[in-house]
Amino acid sequence: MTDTKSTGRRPTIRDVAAHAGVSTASASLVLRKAPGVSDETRQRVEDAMKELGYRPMASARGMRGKTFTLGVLVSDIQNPFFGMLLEGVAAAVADTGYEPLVGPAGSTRQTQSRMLEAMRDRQMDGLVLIAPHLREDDLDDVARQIPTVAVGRHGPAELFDTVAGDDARGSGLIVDHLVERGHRRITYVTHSGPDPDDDRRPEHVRERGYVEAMRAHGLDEFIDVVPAEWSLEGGRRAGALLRGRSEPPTAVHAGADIAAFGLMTELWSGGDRRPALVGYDNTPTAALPTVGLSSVDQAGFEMGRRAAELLLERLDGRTEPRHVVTTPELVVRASSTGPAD
Amino acid sequence: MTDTKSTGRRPTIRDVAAHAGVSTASASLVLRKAPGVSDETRQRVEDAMKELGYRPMASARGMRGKTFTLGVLVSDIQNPFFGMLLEGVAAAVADTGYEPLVGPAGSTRQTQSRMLEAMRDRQMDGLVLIAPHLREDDLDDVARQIPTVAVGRHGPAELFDTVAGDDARGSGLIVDHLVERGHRRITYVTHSGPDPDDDRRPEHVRERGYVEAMRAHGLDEFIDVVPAEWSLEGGRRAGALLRGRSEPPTAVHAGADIAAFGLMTELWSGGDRRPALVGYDNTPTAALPTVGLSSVDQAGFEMGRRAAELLLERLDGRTEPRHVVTTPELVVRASSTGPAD
DNA sequence: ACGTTCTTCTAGACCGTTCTAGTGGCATAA
DNA sequence: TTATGCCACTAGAACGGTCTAGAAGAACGT
Repeated sequence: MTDTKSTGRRPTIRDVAAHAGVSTASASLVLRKAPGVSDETRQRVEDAMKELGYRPMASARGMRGKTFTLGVLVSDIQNPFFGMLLEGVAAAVADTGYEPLVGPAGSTRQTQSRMLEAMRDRQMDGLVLIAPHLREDDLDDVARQIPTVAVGRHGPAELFDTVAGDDARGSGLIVDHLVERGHRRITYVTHSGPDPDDDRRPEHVRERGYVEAMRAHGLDEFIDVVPAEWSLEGGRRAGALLRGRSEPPTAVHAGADIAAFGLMTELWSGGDRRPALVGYDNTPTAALPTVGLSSVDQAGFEMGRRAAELLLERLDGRTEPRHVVTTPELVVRASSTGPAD
Repeated sequence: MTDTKSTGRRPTIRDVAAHAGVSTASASLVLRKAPGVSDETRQRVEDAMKELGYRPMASARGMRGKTFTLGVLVSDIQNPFFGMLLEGVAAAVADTGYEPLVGPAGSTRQTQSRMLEAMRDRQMDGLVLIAPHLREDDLDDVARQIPTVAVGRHGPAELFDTVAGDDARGSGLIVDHLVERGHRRITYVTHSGPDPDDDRRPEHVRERGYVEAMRAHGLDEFIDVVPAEWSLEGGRRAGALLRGRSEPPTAVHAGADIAAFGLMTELWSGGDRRPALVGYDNTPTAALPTVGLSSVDQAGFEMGRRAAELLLERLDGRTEPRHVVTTPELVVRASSTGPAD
């Protein structure tokens, strides 16, 4: 610490350059690990950075170059499946120099758009959109400007990548299983979000899978789709509705674990574990011994990791879209193995 | 759309100024809602902004002014209690012009420091730190530069605000309840994080409350503290350890719901709901009818909202610290009302 | 008429980076 | 010798805002 002018303010790249006896341009080259710097100069600059405790200011970098920030747009932090996805994203991004920041966007199209704009305003280098409630146009629009990966949204898309489970198949697994256990009156609870017509959203793909599987088993007449938000409260409401029926279903494909828990609260409160319930996502709660909720596992961590990897590839220059589809697996537990009537 | 030069690039404040026929300085004043602009000029500029679809670039603002971004540092997105806190924060911040972004920081001191630095680099205007694994020095250090509120960390502190539940009292409620139900061998599972000596962290305050309550009941000889990470896996490990004992406890104060679930997985797998379990945080899962975990409710949503409000006050100029302590309530469910031996 | 004060507005520096368009030096080729 | 190419390096503009210092004009008192 000989010539370090230790003023209170944060050191800038100019301080580093002066300390190392080079131009700011050279210091910038070193900072960006760009070619065109001799080993000796590089070393001197790196030493200076360390000595001064220099840290680049993201705002300033964002003005011309990159911010090294990735935005992860998520509707509902409460949903544990999203938590698993996030862990995967975080794991893949660790030590790449990029920093993931999560934007809680709510589950209306308006709040999601606002968060998306906020991320754009903040010059994020890349985006991971988790089950976004956004129109295809808006997605294309943002993807034209920022490398984007959508998770839980089905492809194909020209301008961004997607990572999604094979939801039709997942629904098929559930129906097959329930039919095998002797059920016929099987209801599917779909997510009633702001996109009732967007056939790329998981709830609709799951619905198609459900309908097809029911038909394949000759159960056309029992096809029954109930709309309810995929949340604890939504599940509860759907449960109340089903319970009020004269002929309630003997089994329910809840669409998501979180909805299954709500259904459970309402339908199983008497102590009787009926109707049979199957969730989707295989969250940790489903696996608790006292819960024992059958559920479709779609490896949230892996999906998150894969999504982040795709994004990093895009940041590296890839432009042709890629669409990853993962294969779901049914995990059978006590919630669907009781008597069928 | 008469004279709008609709080039492809994003409009800047200069475009707005030109369109409105004023200087960029005036446009900036309008943007910041600063005084010193006539109503007429303000109107013209606002119209121009709307017409051009202008959105300020956060990076550029960050260079001299503010970024209007708040950082929420959180260790474990998976923990549903944190999710509840986040909802509270998001609710309080909505429509203030600030945007909350969540940084998943992991649960080691190193990863948390890195995330904190990342937030500093990004010129965040304010920080909410949720149960941070950071040294008091580091906290003071950052709080000197950025308005900061710590949640789940006990005060007093000179330089930042805190919001915390009265954890000693919460532990007392649990012990009182269990003793009343006839238990004497009551174990407390503490969080074995990277801060074994930091007596302001909740796990230590809960431990003190536990020890004091046990003493008050004359149960000194049964005081038993088991360290385990407050996570599903940590709880599981603690459960395995307790089960291996010759004289296992008849009741466990798990410290946190998420740990209680892990304990449950390991200890209740036989179907027998023993030992009695009590969690902390009253997460939605605890309330499921099949789970029925007794738990201390500390109103996560309210805590998050309160924290964000304090932060907004600080951003508004307050500098003297405030420390909010909320009163916990015990919610008794089936997990702690079985027979006591 | 003049000075003072207040309000509104503006030119231009500034923030900390990146990037463009060079400069200068050295090695090699003709 | 000069021309050519390459490499390491740099001055200074540029990015899109904010902010300082000061100008211009209006209102008022003397």
